Amino acid sequence: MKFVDIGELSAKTGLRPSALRYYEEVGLIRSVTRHGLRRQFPPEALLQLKLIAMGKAAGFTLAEIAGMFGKGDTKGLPRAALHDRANQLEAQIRDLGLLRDTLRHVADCPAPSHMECPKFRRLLESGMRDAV
Amino acid sequence: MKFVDIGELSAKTGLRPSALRYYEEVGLIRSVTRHGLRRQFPPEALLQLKLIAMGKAAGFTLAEIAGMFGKGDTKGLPRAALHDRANQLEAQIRDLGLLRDTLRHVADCPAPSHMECPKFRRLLESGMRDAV
DNA sequence: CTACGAATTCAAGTCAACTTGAGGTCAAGC
DNA sequence: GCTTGACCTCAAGTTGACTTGAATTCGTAG
Repeated sequence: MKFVDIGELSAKTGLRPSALRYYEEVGLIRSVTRHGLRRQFPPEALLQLKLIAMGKAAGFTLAEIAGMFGKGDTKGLPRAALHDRANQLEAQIRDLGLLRDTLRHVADCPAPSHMECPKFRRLLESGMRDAV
Repeated sequence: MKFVDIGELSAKTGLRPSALRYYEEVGLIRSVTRHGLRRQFPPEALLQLKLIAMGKAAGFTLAEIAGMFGKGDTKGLPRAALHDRANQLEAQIRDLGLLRDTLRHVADCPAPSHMECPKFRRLLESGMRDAV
């Protein structure tokens, strides 16, 4: 069996068949043939779906993900744009680290109201310089 | 002037007045009075909005953010849940690091198609064990 | 050969997070 | 006192990412 049935792909990825059809509709993945009515995907669709999952986890829209990896070949890849993305990710990672610290602080701080706690205020002030 | 006009808050945060009204509607912030028709917010609304921005950057929904910080006081805070969140954040941070590396690799790799590059495949395999 | 289960299409629905538009109101400046 | 600009309310629209439902079509097991 060269190809992966949509049901199999669904089972392996946890994505519903409807979501896979939707991804195909918007051009993120491609089915190569049918078995009866059923879409058959090339094996690398699994890898592509991992990539898509990563992109989603990073907060990118499907359109953005398509823009990064959509074509499947590296001809005409916007390499500078990808490096920009990577840099943005780095900033995002820093912010998330700050949020993580803030959450931990909030969970542990005994002050009656967050806003009264100087440590908390410092945490807030220290981050998100650009975002807000 | 004890209070912050909605226009001022909008200017300082970059959020549109309509967004601020929406946040108030769903209980994320509270206006304390009016000047004519205009909502006046307490100064700590600015801090709260920073917090909200951080939460959004972390991929939380407004409802989730309200659940974490909504009340404004620390009575009955779900501390264990906050620690869970912090741990989830840590996992997300790792994933983002991986995506960053993947993007950088894609930007620099000379292979004609990502899927043919063993390094790329390794990057994919190495991450998102749970997500996909 | 028939029944079953899983997929199919297509249109419409859903949810979050806002935005937009119409029609109205105010306080401040001239 | 009138204009202006920024806000007000409320309903409806928008976008992204899917899901749901109805009616239909297959391949496979019995």
